[in-house]
Amino acid sequence: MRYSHQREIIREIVFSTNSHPTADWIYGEIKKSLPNVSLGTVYRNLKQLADEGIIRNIQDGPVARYDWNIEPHDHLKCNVCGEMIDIQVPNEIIKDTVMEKYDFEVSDVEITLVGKCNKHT
Amino acid sequence: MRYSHQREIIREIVFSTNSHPTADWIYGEIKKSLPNVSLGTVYRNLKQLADEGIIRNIQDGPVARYDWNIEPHDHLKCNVCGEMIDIQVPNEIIKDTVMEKYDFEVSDVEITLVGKCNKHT
DNA sequence: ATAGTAATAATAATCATTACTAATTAAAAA
DNA sequence: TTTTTAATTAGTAATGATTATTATTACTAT
Repeated sequence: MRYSHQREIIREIVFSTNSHPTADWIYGEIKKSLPNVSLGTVYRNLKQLADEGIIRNIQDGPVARYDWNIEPHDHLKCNVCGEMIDIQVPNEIIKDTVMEKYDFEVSDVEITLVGKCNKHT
Repeated sequence: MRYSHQREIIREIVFSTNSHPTADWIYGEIKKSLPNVSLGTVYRNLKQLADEGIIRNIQDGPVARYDWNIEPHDHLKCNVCGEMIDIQVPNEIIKDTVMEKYDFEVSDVEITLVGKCNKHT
């Protein structure tokens, strides 16, 4: 992956916030310094950065968000303001524990384990 | 919610499979008996059935899937064939445990707790 | 300096989903 | 039973997020 100015700025933007930004938000930010960037460039570079393991892709319902924190961690998603809060889920996922520890009224826990099923050796 | 023939068939289709079907797949199925149904009708009714708690909505990346099983449970998602397999995550989420119990090579665990953060009383 | 190739801007295309509208229909009221 | 009503529908247009295309531009190794 050779150097590109656009990608470098995109990386810096992702690293500058804890807000788990979307491609669209990042597009708005980068246009402040590079008004001619294309939204496609933002998407392409976010994908490349995620593929390289430099940033992390997190799926928030139907939209993709990005996170500079590539350590394994989970999220609380507020269904009022939409904010995503980083958490470390302990060995026991206990709704009640999360509720008091993070002062968060859990209404739904979504757990998806992604990998390869036994049909593929 | 008054009776509708279309909604009843949509409900039956969801209840007839363990494949966590998408709106589009259900649309293909219902057209076999009602060739004139509209895709919008499928979406609207799936939403109503989910709102009523008759079926469950599960988000699979950017697409919505539906499940007749409304009991709290989780899923294994195969990133080769895309299949979603029902599981009961035990009190301890241990990748290793899931791996041997379900013979599934876990590469990523996605946990999202949805609810209301402390900014909203 | 230049050839080769990756990256870009601009734009069109795609895919899932929602919104709109006039016509139809289930169910309640007369 | 007929009339009234409001929910539901088919058809279609619109939206929002993302990916693909294409001609042009810009890194970088030689």
